[in-house]
This record gives sequence, C-alpha cells and structure tokens, in this order.
Amino acid sequence: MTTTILWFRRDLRLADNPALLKALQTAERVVPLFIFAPEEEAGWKPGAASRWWLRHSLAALDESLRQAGSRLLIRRGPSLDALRQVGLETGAGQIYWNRLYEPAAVARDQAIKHALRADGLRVESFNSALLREPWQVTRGKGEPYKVFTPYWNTLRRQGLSEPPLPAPAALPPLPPALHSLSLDSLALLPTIPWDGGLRQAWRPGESAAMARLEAFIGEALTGYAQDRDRPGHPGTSGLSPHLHFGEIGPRQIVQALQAREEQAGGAECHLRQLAWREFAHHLLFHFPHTPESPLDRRFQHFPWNEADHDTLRAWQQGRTGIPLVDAGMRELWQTGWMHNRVRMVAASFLVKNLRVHWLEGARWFWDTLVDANLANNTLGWQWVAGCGADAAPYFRVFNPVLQGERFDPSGDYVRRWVPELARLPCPAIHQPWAAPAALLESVGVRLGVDYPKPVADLKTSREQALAAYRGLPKTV
DNA sequence: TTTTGAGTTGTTCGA
DNA sequence: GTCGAACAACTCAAA
Repeated sequence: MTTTILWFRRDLRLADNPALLKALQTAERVVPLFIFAPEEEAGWKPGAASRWWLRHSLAALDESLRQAGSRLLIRRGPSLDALRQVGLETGAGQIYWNRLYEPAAVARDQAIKHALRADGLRVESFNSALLREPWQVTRGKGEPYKVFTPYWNTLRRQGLSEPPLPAPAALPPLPPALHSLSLDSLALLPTIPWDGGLRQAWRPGESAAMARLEAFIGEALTGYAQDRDRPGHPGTSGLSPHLHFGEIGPRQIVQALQAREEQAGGAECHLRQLAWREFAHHLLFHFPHTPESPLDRRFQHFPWNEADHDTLRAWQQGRTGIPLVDAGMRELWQTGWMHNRVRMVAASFLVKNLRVHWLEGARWFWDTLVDANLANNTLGWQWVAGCGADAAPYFRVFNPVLQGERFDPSGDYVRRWVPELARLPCPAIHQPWAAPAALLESVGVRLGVDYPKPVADLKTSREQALAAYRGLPKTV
C-alpha cells in the first residue's frame, strides 16, 4: 500500500488544495498531519490571537476530514523529527505540502526537503496560497518589483483566472492505532478568558470562510469601492484571517468575483486588494530582512523616539485621547481585527505623531490580530512609516480628526468602541478636546477623567515629524 | 545607457 | 465652502 503524508501548515482546507489532491491521486492512503512547532518561526511565533484562531481552525479541519472519512493527526515539532516519526509509523513513501513564503519557513522547508530526500522519500511542494508565486511576477531580468502598479500590470497580463481545484469527496481512513495529540494539549487557548469578543466576531474554518465569501459577494460587493473605506459599515470582505490560515485560497475568491460581471466595479476593486496581498508576499520573499529592517536603508538611523512605556501602553489600550485611534485600537483588542482605514490612521499616529518605531506597532498588531500575517503586516507598517516599498511620502501624515469626519461622518464607529463619548454629537465626537465646555458637561464627559486628553498635540507633533523626516539623508 | 513618465490610501494653505 | 498648489525630490520601470 502506498502512503503519502499530507503536511498541513497554513492551508487548512480541503477544497483547492493542490498537495492534498495530488496525494489522493497518487497514493492509496493519505495521512493528514499537522505539526505544532512555533519555535521554528523565529522571531515571529504566532501571537495570542493567531493561536486562538489556529485552535478553532484545526478543530474545523479535523471535523471536515472526519466527515470525509479520515481525521487530523497532530504532533509536536521539531517538524523534521515529527515527519520522520510519522513516516516510520505509517510506512509513507511520499510527503507533500503547500508552500509558505516567510523567510524562516522557506529555510526550514528547504532543509527538511533535502533531509527527507536523503532519507529516500519523495517530497513535493505546491502552491495553494497565492495567485502567482513570488518569483513568477518579475521584471525583465527576473528582478523583483518594488512599485505596486507595474507589479499589478504584469500580474494582470499574466492572467488571474487559473481555476480552483475541487474538494475531494472522500478520503481513505486512517488506522485507529495512529496516535494524535489532543488539540487541548497544544494550549492554544488563553488561560484567562479574554476571547469573548473573538468568539462573537469570528467563526474559523473552511465552511465559515466560504459562507463569508458568499455573504460578501451577495451583500457588499456592489458598494465595495466606497464602503470598504467606511469603518462603521460592514463593507469589507472580512476574509483576511481565513486567507491567512488558508481556509480559503485566492483562486477561489477570484473565481467567485469573476462570476459577477454585473458587479465588475466592486470585483475589480477587491481583486486589487488581493493583488496587494500578492505584492506583500512578493516583497517578503525577495527582501527577507524587511520584517525587522527598513527596505529603504536611509531609515536605519532615523531618530525614532525612545518608546516610552506609558505612551505605548496608551496607544495599545486605546487611551490616546484621539477618538478614531482609540476606537480602532479597542476594536482590535476586542475582536482581533481592525478596519483597514483605521489601521492606517492608528499606525500613522504611532509612527508619525508619536514617532515610535514602526516595529513596536508591528509587534503589537502581530500579537493581537487574528489575521496577523508577516507579509501584510510588514508591508503595511513600512508603508505607513515611509521606509517600505511604494511608501507614503514623508509629508503624508494622517489627521485622525479629518479622517474621522470623512470616513466615520456619523461618528457611529467611534460611538461603538468608545462608549464614554457616545453621547457627543457628530463633529465634536472626533475632537472632544475642542468641544465647548458646556457641551462636554451636558453629555457628562470630563476630559482627563472620563476620557483622556490627547497624548500629543496633532499640529505640533505633525510639524516635528515633518522636520525629522526632512532630515533623512538623501542617500545611504 | 539614457530618457521619460509615473508613483494606494493626505493635509494645509491661500485664493 | 471649494479648489489647486505645495509639500521634495527620488526611485522605479520600461522604452
């Protein structure tokens, strides 16, 4: 009997899973295996919110495997040892997996591939996570892109329409004697119950991901181009954590989008967002130092402020006194997610107004986001800080008051996450420090008591940021 | 090699 | 209130 190990990593789905399909086509028995090995992810071990998601996603995967006649085997790392061990236990001759693109994962997988091949095993990897792999979209001589638009043009020219693969109808059973660790033994869930908001906001797993895609296409795609920028609205797809864990793949999304010709505008706009995800992976693969170091080397000696503990805590906990920033940071803390528009505003405030190193922000997002993804997080923070690919020009400092008035004109987003300001009327809710004393009193808000005074003056901190950025060296 | 056009997401100021 | 210009040159990408 030929046996193939299917090593699940961040491709936690049965549909459009090329490694799984190939395993089923070429072996009589397939062993679905997940190995818990966070220490192999170097400085970017999954954060608390990611671990919560992973726990439930693995449970969902095990459930769908069982419905198809199999089950998920769970082991602990080191990954190579676990693969060898399961190989011995099952007599597997092949090991297949879908590729990852983080520098630590690339290095590990390459070493594992060599070692297993030296053992005499057949090892193959596949692409489940991206429309095009990082090395497939390049400039003339194979150099990587650093600007989104030409990258996007090339991606388009190459075509996006490779169809997703079908889900297997049935899987061969596993021998009952094969031992699996329990999910609980991985201790992925928090010991203190802070995950209520996550449970309310999300349902991890492949079927929930498909349901969300269908809901998005049915309800939000038409207005996507505008509504996706409105944090109070349900205008985004909400697919980011599902994509991160591979509960859904981009090919499946593209196919669903392309089936909606009558909503071509929204579909095109969302396709572009998917392309940003592709671009982020492209950059991380070709510039593997960027999770920790600026892509633009002029920033190596940029005068970041020493991150003073109290200010950083205020930002993390949504106590900066800037309503839109605080709303976003509290949404993040409670739901494990923050609206994209507000991510930019909150990040810009930390990096430009407070001039705290972008890595401090990146690390906090890493720990608290359910969609924490090294490629996207790195691109996002470096973009805001001005030191990344296609970075925001240095003079682009988001004004959280204007952004609030423009994108949360009713103030409902702030009201939802900063309830102590809920009774303030509309323009005032975005800058309570400028509201008349009588108004504040009438709605029972004492600044500095019920809600903080701003930790930074927007005007002067902006000017100081511009001065610091102006002082950047012209070249390295 | 040289040249040319273009570059996610903004704010402020003055007319 | 609305509009255009300034912000600052530089790098990227392609011809």
